[in-house]
Amino acid sequence: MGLRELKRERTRRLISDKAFELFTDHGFGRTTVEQIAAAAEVGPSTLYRYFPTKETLVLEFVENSLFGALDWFREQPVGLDVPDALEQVIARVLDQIESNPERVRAVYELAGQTPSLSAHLTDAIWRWRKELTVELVRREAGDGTALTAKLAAGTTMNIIEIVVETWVDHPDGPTVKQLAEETLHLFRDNAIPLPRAR
Amino acid sequence: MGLRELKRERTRRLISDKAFELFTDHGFGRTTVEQIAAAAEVGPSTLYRYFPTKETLVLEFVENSLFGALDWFREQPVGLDVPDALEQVIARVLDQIESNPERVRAVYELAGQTPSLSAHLTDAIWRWRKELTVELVRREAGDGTALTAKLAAGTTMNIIEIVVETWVDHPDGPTVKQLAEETLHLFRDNAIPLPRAR
DNA sequence: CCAGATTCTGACAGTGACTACCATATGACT
DNA sequence: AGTCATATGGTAGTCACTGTCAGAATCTGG
Repeated sequence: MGLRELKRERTRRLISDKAFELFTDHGFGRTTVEQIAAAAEVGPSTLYRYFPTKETLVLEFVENSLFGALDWFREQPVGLDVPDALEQVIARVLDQIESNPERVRAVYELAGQTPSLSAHLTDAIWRWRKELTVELVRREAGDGTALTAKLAAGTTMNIIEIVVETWVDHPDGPTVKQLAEETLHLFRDNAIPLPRAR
Repeated sequence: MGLRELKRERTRRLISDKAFELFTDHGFGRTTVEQIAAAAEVGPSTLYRYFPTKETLVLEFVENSLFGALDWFREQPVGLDVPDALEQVIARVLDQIESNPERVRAVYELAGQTPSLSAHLTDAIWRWRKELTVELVRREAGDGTALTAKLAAGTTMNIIEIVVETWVDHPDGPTVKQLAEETLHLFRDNAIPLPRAR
């Protein structure tokens, strides 16, 4: 790796860290991009070259956790058992989440106070779901409407979101893995009051 | 209803219609709030008094469709059959959607081209899911983590979103009601490759 | 080690969404 | 009519974000 890439990594990290510091200290809305740039000792234009929006500064980690697992799934051989693979995808996302609990809690904390952050977080999850759907359709060559693929992707998304949300809201509660187990078992045992067909 | 409320309704409607006109003609991003205000012959500050954000101009109808059904659910007697009630909630949302198909298609069309709209649409759906969860917890007095309520709400949200999305993407395909039936049956028959517990 | 190509940086000027504020106008009520 | 409450629209300002560009830093080939 050349000196260029090294500096790039370093600058990116520096900006991100300073931003998080300012956000947690003074709040997302009360921190301007200019202040972040100043704290990181770069120009605002440089900051925007690394992070397209202010929200990205906060959400990058979560986004990477999600899409990293999706990339893994894409690389898996076609024809493998889909339910198992989806469970693996969930496990990989949750592993990432658990690898940096403070960061994730901080993200959710900020998102709870800032509508625009919450919207962008949701948006990332939603985009992830859509891409997962595409990948499932590619594998199953589903029917025209691809309803089953959409439901499988949506359910996978739900499980992840619910586990993370519950875990964030209960700092002294069960671990991520325990919650995931419990949630999956609830599904398997039909213990959920789902809407019914007539 | 006094003259005041009448004018308010009329102004609101006028702004909303003009906005939609401009958005569909020139695109969401290429239309400024100032232009909308000018077209509706009001000042920008007046526009902002009716619609807190530019996105609201587009999403209000969808949002009303969702939260109207939620309000209905809240008014239902406690102790009713939850799965049936959730199916009713779905039916009511979809009824609203079907009551103005062009508007809904236009919203999704715009959202497909505009990331910020897509994010706000998702955000509305997400907020709806959260409030539905709260209502389910209130009714069931669920356990501490409320996993089942969260899953039921998430699944309900998924079904609605999937039906609407599929319906929007296939103008000549099945009706909303047919899609809803099909989706609910897929669930009941365990025909979806869901993630599995170990 | 040097010259030229490539990429990175930060400054400047601008757009547009959104906020706070206030004088004026308009419907509501007696 | 006169008074009160609310609606309006204008002004000034903040801030996220974009486009551009000259100069600085890094890389590459000789």
